[in-house]
Amino acid sequence: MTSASRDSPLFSDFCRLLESISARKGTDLKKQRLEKYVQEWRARYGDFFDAMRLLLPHLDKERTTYGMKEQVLAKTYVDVLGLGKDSEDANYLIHWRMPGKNKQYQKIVGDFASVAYEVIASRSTVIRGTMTVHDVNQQLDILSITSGRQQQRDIIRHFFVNYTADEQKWIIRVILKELKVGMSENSVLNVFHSDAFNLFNVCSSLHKVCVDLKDPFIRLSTNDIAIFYPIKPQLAHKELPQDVPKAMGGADKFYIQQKLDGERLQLHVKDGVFRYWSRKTTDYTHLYGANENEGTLTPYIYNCFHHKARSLILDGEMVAWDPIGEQYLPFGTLKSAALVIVFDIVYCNGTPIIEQPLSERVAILPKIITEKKGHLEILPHTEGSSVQDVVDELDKAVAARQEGIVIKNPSCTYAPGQRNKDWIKVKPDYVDSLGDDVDVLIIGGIYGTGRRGDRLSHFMCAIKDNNVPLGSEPRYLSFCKFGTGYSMAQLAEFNQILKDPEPYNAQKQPSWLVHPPRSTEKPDVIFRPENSMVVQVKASEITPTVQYSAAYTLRFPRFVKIRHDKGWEDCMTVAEMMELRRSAAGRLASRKLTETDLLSAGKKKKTAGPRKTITYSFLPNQLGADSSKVQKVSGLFDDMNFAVIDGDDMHSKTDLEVMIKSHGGNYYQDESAAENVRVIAGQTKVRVRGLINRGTLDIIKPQWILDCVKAQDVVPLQPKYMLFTTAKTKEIFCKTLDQWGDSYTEELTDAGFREVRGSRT
DNA sequence: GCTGATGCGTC
DNA sequence: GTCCGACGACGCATCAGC
DNA sequence: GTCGGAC
Repeated sequence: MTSASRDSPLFSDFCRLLESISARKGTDLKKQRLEKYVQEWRARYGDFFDAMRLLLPHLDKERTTYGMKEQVLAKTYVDVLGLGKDSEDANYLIHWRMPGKNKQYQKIVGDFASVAYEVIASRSTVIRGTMTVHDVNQQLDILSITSGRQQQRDIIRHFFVNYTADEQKWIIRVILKELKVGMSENSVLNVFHSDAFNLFNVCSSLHKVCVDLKDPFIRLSTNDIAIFYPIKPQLAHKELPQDVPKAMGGADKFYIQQKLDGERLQLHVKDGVFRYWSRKTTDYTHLYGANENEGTLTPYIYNCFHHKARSLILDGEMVAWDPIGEQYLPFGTLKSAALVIVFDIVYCNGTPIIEQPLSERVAILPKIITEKKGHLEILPHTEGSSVQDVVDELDKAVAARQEGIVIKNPSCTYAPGQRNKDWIKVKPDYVDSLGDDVDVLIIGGIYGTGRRGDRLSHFMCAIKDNNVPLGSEPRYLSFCKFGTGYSMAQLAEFNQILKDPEPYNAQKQPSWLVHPPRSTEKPDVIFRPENSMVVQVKASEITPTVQYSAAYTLRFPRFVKIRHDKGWEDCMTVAEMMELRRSAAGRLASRKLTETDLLSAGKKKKTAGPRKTITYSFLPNQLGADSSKVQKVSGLFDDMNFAVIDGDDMHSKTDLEVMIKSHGGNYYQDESAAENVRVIAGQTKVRVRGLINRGTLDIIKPQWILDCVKAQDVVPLQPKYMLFTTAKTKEIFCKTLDQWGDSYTEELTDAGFREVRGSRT
């Protein structure tokens, strides 16, 4: 380790390592290859930092950002290579996701580094790599502190002149902070040293890890937390409500808290010096303030800590607080009204206390913190022990329009960077029947990247605007995109069903589509409604936006299924969307959990394979159940008309339609398709809500059909059969109230939750 | 100084 | 079970070009 | 954040 340690290995050898790791299948083989490299490095060179920061570029906090992603890199390379603006290769670089941009390299699409390699290779004169790993890092250091396209261009030119095309491919991946060799932080750190991962979780510094663990035989305490080194926060595991007690591993009681809808925040305090870090350990001290005179938070809270607590590391959530309205503001509002809500402590008076049980840690909080409303608060918890307790708390959270709940094991230690089952998050949208999904029309597609390259992989969707001049065609307003939730088979189906893609031009939009011309969301292609389809999309919330013409969009959207049963003109309307948003203050969950919710959710988890559902046994062209083969068994419903919007847990829409037909009734997909249509629905979903809003039609539960069939008679309507009752029908019920006892009044009071705004209990 | 394009980090 | 990549919307920062 | 799929 004398003079040799100042040298640095050839970067070309490092690239060979990456190629080789990339080519190997399976983590073990990849690890073996890397291990060999690490050993050689340890034998000949200094600490591993120069290599580590290239292996895990996204974790390299020592270098600031490059301000270069595919778009900027493409333009810079076009410049450096002197390509004509409209040349084939320039287009290939700029439109690296678009298939068919270059005949020669047609097969490589959607991976920018590979696309760039092709273009560079045909022009590069560098045959052999002579630069070292250290040289590369030096250039990247310069690149990270440059500002302006000109300086960036100079560095890229340096790379072009001094490195082979292959080397540049890997440099580009490092700049993009995505190596894509199938090996990420966990494995890489583990190969380097068995304590590396643990150390990184409590210091968040690759440099410190490489220096402190330079010697492979040195061992560290797992408890090596130090003040002013950010730790990686503990995360919560996702569960369904009924699985919580089991997942807790038999703890006889647990803590239940509100899931705060803000940003994770870690606060370090020592001797009047404050530092703040985010979930991914980005330093936010400049925002919140390093001392009592600076920032948007520290001046308010610097004297909230007990004088005997000389050093502290606290874990909590930053939320926005409106001091005038005295309420929490929605997620995403300005950080200027900062309120930090603390829920854990990991370090106190020079000592890490992560080994102490949660119950003891949180007991410390009120002893050392004086709460200050709107600036610094402690998150309260309740105690629970059963599924029912979880359900009750989740119901409360839904009623209060909160995101969900977090359940914690009181005896657990604090596990930095871990997502284990000591902390569990439960959200209403995890429960199938609790969320209101929306049916939207696909109107555009965007080409994918990486594994999803060379095909459309995410899709822009719209809702229908009926509010157009009399006689004109409806318009479709852009509303959201989705790019997850589907299987690879379903993705193939999309690409097959969607026909005749047309290029999108923001300046020249078709008459049927409205999309803000200046929106930064631009589809690569668009589809006419008649060439498209309706899909069911799940989300957590409807939120305002300027990016889509519907003026609202979805938070956390994901594909659920293709609505084969719906025609393209049959998607959600603007009015329905607005009603849905209004009904639960934007949240897409507003119901209470029931026994059947829990049962069906549990059952679904066990039954693998295609769910033979009831709601899915539709025909491809879908106008309802196929009744041509249904045998008539009675004249019970002769001359009666029905529209079955939805079934219930026990009986699908199709089942009910078949039942109606077999007893002589007619059914329609549209309640206005015939006279005196009886509307049947088991759940209050989007379309039903729209009807309720109109208030002109009674909505009858499926049970009524069943009871009629059972009695072989058209039984009179009663309050218990009603999902919604019109004023007219209510009058009739009131007159016959004696007959039905109190049940009617009960139904009314149980009808739904009232809106609760900005409350936290 | 304004606007659009692009990147970065949060959820 | 865990990890990983490919995706969603947002607010805010920065830079180019007018 | 969400999700599917590989391991």
